[in-house]
Amino acid sequence: MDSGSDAPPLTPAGRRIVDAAEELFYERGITAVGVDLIAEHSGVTKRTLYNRFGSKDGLVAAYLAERDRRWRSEVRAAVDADGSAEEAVTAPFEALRSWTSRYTRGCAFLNALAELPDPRHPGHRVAAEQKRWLLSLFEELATAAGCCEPPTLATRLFVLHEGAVATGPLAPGTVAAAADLARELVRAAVRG
Amino acid sequence: MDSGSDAPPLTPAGRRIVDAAEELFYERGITAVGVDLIAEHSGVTKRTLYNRFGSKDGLVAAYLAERDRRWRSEVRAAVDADGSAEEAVTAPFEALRSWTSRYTRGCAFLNALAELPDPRHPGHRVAAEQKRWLLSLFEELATAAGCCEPPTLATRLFVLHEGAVATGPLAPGTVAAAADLARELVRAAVRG
DNA sequence: CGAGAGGTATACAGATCAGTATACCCATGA
DNA sequence: TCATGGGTATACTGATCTGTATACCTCTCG
Repeated sequence: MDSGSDAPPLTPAGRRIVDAAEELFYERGITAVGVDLIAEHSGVTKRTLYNRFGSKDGLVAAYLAERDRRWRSEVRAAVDADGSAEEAVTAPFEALRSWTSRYTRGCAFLNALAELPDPRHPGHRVAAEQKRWLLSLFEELATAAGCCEPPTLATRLFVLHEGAVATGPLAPGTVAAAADLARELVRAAVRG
Repeated sequence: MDSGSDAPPLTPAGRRIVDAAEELFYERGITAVGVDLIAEHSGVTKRTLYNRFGSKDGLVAAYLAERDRRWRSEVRAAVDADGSAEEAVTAPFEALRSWTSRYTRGCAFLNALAELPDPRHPGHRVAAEQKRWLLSLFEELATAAGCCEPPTLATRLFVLHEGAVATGPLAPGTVAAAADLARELVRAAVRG
């Protein structure tokens, strides 16, 4: 459930490996990047890579888990920032704005799900769990803000969020459009 | 621009190759599927595959172009079906419902963009063009229906559509939720 | 002091990758 | 009749893939 505290502490070499994996897997794709390339970019021996992560699949899962951990901490910071309970519901869209300005290759988790069809793949599990977490977060926030029909509103916000992150690289203004519409929906759900 | 009429007529073997490619690329991922596997599944020699499509990249582009052609014809049929101009704006969401019931691995074009980062890749071009076409279709339909602020509405519908197709495999009810919200938006934009 | 953990260096196995070479078969149509 | 296009069959190249084997180094901590 909690993505962050149960993470095993990384050795210095392990840290560099995950950093290189984040860069390369995200920019070029998971299947297209080999472990040799990651070892080279992190200044590490392939032997060390396998000692730390066991397999490429293990490294993929570690890459996604690390990214999820960082993303959740930004979302939590936005949600916990000063503001009304109503503003908190759309806080993930604020976090999304700075997030998408840094990453121009779309959502690492949707991209990973596109490449890892097998639900048993450890990376698939991490990515799917990230989506489930966001959906339930919207529902919690909608309930806390006293919105009517929290499950319906949460699903709508979830679809908007994922649509924004998926289309961000494809057309200008999609992230802002999703955030605007999300705020309108929450406002109406609080009033109504 | 038009995806369908300029398609070169396929030989019988070429037809079987594209069919096998559609199945395998979509279900398992583009990078993960080799040309040998596609040749085997289509009962064709690798030599024939290369005679027809030149390279794996060419086959990937042909696979996506073929899928785009079929998808657009379904969307056009839904848009041109009997109904008001207002209903036509959300017709793509009707087409999406039957489309997503057949395909449980999300959007083939978003998935392709996840795997093909290079904008010069012919497959990347086809996928990006599919998204641009949908966005401009929404804008045309919104204008024709007399909605206020067609560009804003079109971007919102586009985000909703892509969010639905991306999250369809992840949570139940996202496609219906997007369609419902889309109809509400169009109704408000026509009235207002 | 000595064991273990973290890491380097290099070489290798076995499979699979995209793409090519060579030679042949067969139907259609000029 | 014969050239051409579509296709088969098989073998191959050279690169790259994940993962392992062997041997050594160095620091820390008990």
